[in-house]
Amino acid sequence: MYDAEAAEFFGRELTAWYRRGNRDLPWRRSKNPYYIWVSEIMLQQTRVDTVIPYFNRFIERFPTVSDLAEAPEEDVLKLWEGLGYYSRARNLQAAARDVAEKYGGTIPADKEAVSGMKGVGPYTSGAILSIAFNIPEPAVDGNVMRVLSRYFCLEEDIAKPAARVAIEGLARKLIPPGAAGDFNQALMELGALVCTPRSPHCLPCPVMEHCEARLTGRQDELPIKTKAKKPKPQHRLAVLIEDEQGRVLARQRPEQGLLARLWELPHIEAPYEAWASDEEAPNWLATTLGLEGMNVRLAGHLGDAEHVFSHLHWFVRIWGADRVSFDPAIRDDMGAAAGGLFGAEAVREAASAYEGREQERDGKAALAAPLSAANELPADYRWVDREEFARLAWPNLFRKIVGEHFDRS
DNA sequence: CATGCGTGGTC
DNA sequence: TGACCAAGCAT
Repeated sequence: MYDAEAAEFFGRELTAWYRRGNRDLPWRRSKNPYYIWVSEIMLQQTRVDTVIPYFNRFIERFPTVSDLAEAPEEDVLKLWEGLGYYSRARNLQAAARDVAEKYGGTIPADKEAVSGMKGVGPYTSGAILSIAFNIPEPAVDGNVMRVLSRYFCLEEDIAKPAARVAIEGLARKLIPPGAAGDFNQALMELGALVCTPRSPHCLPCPVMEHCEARLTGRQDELPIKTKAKKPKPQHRLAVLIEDEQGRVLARQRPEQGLLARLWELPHIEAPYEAWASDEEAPNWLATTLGLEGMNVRLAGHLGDAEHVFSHLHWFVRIWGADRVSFDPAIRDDMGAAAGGLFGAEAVREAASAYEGREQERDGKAALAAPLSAANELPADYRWVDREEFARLAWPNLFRKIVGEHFDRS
């Protein structure tokens, strides 16, 4: 597999190929470590064409590490809206605050320091060190694993973490002296434009003459990669309710987990049978929200939406409501439970506190609490008008649903 | 090591 | 048209 002559040829020819011509990308116009860093975070699991406009807006709004460090979190999330993997944005800002504090806003040309930044793993660390500072560190992403699997006919399953570690060792040996940045980018450029996942373009490839896969006709069989699992179906019932001023009731998601800190319509998971039945759905929805202290009067099925995440497939049915109130006792329980608890755990905690008191009080009295729009809202809930809707960060699913609602009204 | 974590493009 | 894919990281 590994051949010293083929390895030397690879580094030399690939770097030369890259230097002869490469894509003009916004983050390639300087070696500003901050630009390289931001671009590499955005490029994690995300296509170049998607990232370009996000990168330009982000740098315009936050030109330096300090600007990012000092910004309100909601501004950062708004600029990240639609890009996905939102913890990247929050980690990026947390790291910017660290860099501002510890290093005066300058990213150090130091492996330990860069590797220690939030959201920076082995790939991104190598990318920043090599591209911004030309430090000879490998930067092994999916492109690099694919290219090297083919060039050296590696048969390791690149879906497994161990494969990345092994290929990193190989990639480190391939870096031509003094050319780490260009070589690492050349590898990724080749993977993106020539040595593509399906039907690689071998004829124009600058290193085809020593490519082991090409020489043995196996370029279409490599790399070996086990298939990902299908997203798990989940049925959800959401509530769309507006107040007298046409504002929509929204809530902010918790700090951790899926779509952390983004805004959404109140919604809950339901078994398919309840979800699908126009008789059962309102009961399920009202009861479940009631356990969270939100009492609603449902008024009809408004429409459906579907959204696929990496690991979940949401089927969302939107129900209109005309009355809403919040149970103050529950709200207080939520606040108490939130001391040290988050998300679903806090809800369970509040729900059990609620159930305990419900028994003391005889049954379902609390669920039949008076409906009124004049109640105080829990901390994470808000009535949102058109302007605030535009200012807050929403996952695509709810941005579409609420956006279409405002377009109609 | 496996799983959770978004979205849009492509065939 | 559903499955696969894209410059991964945290836990």
